[in-house]
Amino acid sequence: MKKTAPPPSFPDSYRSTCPVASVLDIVGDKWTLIVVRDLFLGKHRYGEFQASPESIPTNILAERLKRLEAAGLIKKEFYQDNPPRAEYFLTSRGAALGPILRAMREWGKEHIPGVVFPEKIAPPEIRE
Amino acid sequence: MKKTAPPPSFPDSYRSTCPVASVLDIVGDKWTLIVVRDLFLGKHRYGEFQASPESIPTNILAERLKRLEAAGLIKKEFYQDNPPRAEYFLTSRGAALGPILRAMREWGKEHIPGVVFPEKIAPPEIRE
DNA sequence: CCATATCACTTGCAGATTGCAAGCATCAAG
DNA sequence: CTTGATGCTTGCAATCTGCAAGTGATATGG
Repeated sequence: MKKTAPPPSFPDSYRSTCPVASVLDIVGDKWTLIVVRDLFLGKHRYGEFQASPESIPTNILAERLKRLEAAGLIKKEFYQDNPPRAEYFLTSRGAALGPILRAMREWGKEHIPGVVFPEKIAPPEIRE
Repeated sequence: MKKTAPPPSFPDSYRSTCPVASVLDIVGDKWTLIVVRDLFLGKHRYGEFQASPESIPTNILAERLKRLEAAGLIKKEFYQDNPPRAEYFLTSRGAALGPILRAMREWGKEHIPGVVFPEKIAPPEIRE
């Protein structure tokens, strides 16, 4: 039986054994959680991520999708071969980031005037 | 006379009106939340932040402390004049980041093998 | 005194990362 | 045959990071 993600180990991949620091080593940058947010908003395709209001640069998007897949947080599924076209889905490991995003959403709502709540937050479709 | 936090406004300071994206515009990098974590762990002085196991570069630390203060998340308090020596404290706005750190800690605990939970998590000392 | 040390930074600079723009492969439509 | 869309990759300038060294200001040991 195939495991979802071979999790990296210390001390190679992480700065310290602190859980917070280690999470930041995986998703602690300007763009990664934006992509994860989009997945929670029901987006699955490259073009949908690109169309988000933050305008992620295309090379950054491609690289982050690879890293998220390598980290076992998302799964890439081809829905046609020629030309190759894929959709991206959260794994259960990736979907477990939900509480982090919710906490950020709450903080933003309470402490940044002018932010707008997205209406559509469906429970994410998960693929292992 | 300086107010605690004149919150910045759209569209200058933020990529979009999404609360998650806006939070990431403030704390979405490799180091900022490490400093905030240290404040939650009861650290208050420059040397204490530097001594953390992640070994933050000193110029980065100085810059992040300035940014956190500018964002109204921490308060700098001098406890002597010559030479000038200060301690840093979370504001209530900064302390409200607690749920985000807790969610990260939980995710790390569940999904990254080998991370170690810090024992000492006191309710933070808040200064406005 | 004077040398050495410490603390909280600042400065210089090489190297890594980011982001804009353009290119590329594949197929579809007109 | 030309134009367009999609999902990327590549080139490169500008920005950011991080290591090392420097800078006051004071304290300490000999």
